[in-house]
Amino acid sequence: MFELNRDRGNPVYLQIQAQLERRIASGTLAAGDALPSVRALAKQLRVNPNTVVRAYRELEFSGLVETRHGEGTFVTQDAGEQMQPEVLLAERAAQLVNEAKELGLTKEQALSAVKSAWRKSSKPGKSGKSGKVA
Amino acid sequence: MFELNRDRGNPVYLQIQAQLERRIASGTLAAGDALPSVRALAKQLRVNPNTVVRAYRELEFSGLVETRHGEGTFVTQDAGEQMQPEVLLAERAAQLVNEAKELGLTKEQALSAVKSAWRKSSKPGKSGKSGKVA
DNA sequence: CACACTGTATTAGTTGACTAGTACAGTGTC
DNA sequence: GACACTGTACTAGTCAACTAATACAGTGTG
Repeated sequence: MFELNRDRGNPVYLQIQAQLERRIASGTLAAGDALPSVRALAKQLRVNPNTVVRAYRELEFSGLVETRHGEGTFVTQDAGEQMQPEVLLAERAAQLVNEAKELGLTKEQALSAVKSAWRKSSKPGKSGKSGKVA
Repeated sequence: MFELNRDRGNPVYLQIQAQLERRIASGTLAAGDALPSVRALAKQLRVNPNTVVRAYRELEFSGLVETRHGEGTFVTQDAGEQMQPEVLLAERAAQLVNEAKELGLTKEQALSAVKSAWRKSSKPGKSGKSGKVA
C-alpha cells in the first residue's frame, strides 16, 4: 500500500505525509476516518513510530487531521475542502503573484507568463542551455 | 555594501549569491564586469574565501558568471538577459502550470487562480484559519 | 484495576550541509 | 624567475535534520 524510498534527501516522514495527503485528496480517507495507529503504520513500514508521529504532526499542523490522545488520529471535517485542486493551486498562484509584484510586473504580464508556460509545456520544446534543477 | 545575517537557516553563501544576482539584475554588474576576487570579498565580509567560492560556483552553474583560473570571475554576456523579470517569472509560471496539470486542471482554471490571487493580494483580506508557513 | 490499545516525551546516534584553515595552482608584470 | 595577484583542492569542525530506542501517559472494555 505504502511505498517508501529510504534515500537520503527525501525524508521518510515527508513521504508518509504526502501519501496520506493523496488519500485524503482522493477521498480514500474521508472526514472522520481514523488513520492507522502510529504503531501499526510504523510496523508495516518497518519504521520507528516516532517517524509516523512526525508525519501526523505535519498533517495536523496543516489542519488535515486531528489527534486525540489515547484514541487515535482522525481526518478533520474540512480536510476534503482543503485538498480541492483549486485550493492547492491557489497557494502556487499566490507565490507567483507575490514574485511578479516584487519584480514590478503587471497582472497582464503575469497572466501572459502562465499562458506562455502552458504553451511550452504542451509541446516538448527545446529549452535554452542549462538551468537550475532546484 | 553587502549585508549578511549569520543566523542558521540562511547560509551565507546563498546570501552572497542573492546579492550578486540583484546587482546583475539591476545592471550594477554588467556583462564582462569582474566580480570582486574571492579573497577580497571574503575579507570584506569576514568570511572564509571558500564561502565566497561557493557562491560564485552557484552563479556559474546558472550561467550568470564565468571564472577564469588565475584571472578572476566575470559576468557573462547573457546574464542580463537571464535576469529579465519576465524570464524570472517564467520559472514560477512553469511550476504553476506543472502543478495545475498534475491536478487535472484546465488552462482557464490556472489563469483564474492567478487572477484571484492577484485580487486577494491587493486587498489585505482576511484569510481562513491557519496554513503552512512553508 | 488489568489489559490492550491509542498518542506523547525524552534521549541518543548518524549523517550531510555549511564554514573555516591551509596548501596548491594558474596568470600577468617586472 | 620573483612577486602579487587570481581561482582551486583537501581536510576538518560544528550543528541541525532525521531516525530510532525506550519509557511515559490517556482511553475504553472486561
